[in-house]
Amino acid sequence: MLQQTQVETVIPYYERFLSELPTVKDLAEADEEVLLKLWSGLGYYSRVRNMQKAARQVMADFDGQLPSTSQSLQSLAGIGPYTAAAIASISFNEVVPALDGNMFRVFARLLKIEADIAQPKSRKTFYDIILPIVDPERPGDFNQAVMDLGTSLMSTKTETLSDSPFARFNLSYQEGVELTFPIKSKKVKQVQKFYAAIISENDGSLAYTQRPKTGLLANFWTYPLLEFDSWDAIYDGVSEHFEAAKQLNITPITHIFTHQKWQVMLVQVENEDASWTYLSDDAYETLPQTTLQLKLQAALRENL
DNA sequence: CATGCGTGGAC
DNA sequence: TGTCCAAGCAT
Repeated sequence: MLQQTQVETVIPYYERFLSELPTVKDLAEADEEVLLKLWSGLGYYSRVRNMQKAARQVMADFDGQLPSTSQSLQSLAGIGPYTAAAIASISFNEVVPALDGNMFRVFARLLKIEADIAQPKSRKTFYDIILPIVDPERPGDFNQAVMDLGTSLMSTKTETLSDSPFARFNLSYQEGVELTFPIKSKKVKQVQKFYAAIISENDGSLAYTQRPKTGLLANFWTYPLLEFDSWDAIYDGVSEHFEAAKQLNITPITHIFTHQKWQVMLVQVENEDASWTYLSDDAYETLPQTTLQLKLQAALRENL
């Protein structure tokens, strides 16, 4: 849950998840719908699918016991170098650095490490430098302490104070270039996309389609979404394809993903389509939903 | 290796 | 408003 997600956001999800599925066996045997309900709104949904895969691996290949080395942990789905090192150091006292965004930042600043952390090969550079620094007696505490340092005194926008105990060890601070570390190259900018979300009602039920089983929001149900080239093209487009198309929102419903920015128009139509599935409100409520779909649903209620 | 994958917080 | 980033990983 903590992969690319802040601790404060995770806590309520974590508590609910563990109270519903307290053991590895429970997780391994759970229905996907139950899993996604517990994860709904947290994002990066492949994480929970991978976690169940990992639980099944643990039951089948490790006799129900989590493997205890960072190397063997990485054979589990969804557990990469960071998570494996975190588990191994905290739970099994393996002397290994848990290289997350915080640790990259803290050591890049302290030691003026100029490797670009956006490049995968930089992981080895940091690993080789930090490994001999990890406290061999308390590697788990060392890792958690560095992460705590990274979220407090050395967060992205925090500069070291002159009376900080770290000031005289912090090479980048000593030279006044602290906030230029870590070095991180730019990512590509996000793509704009325009959709009509089709509202088609039949006998109290609304139309939905299931998203493809791979890719963005895999397998989730949404109102049928039709893509257009621009915001202006949507209304003309749906008017050609549907009867009595009625635009429900004037301003776009905006939803931002990591690499995409969506503008969505709700369009009520009289048509039905064989490819759509009509679900009653009761049936819809049992399904896990994404934040995008919940946003569209809220906008629909406001505009009807 | 580069890219895709969600959502919310902070500024 | 836009921008960056968060206890990263799979492909």
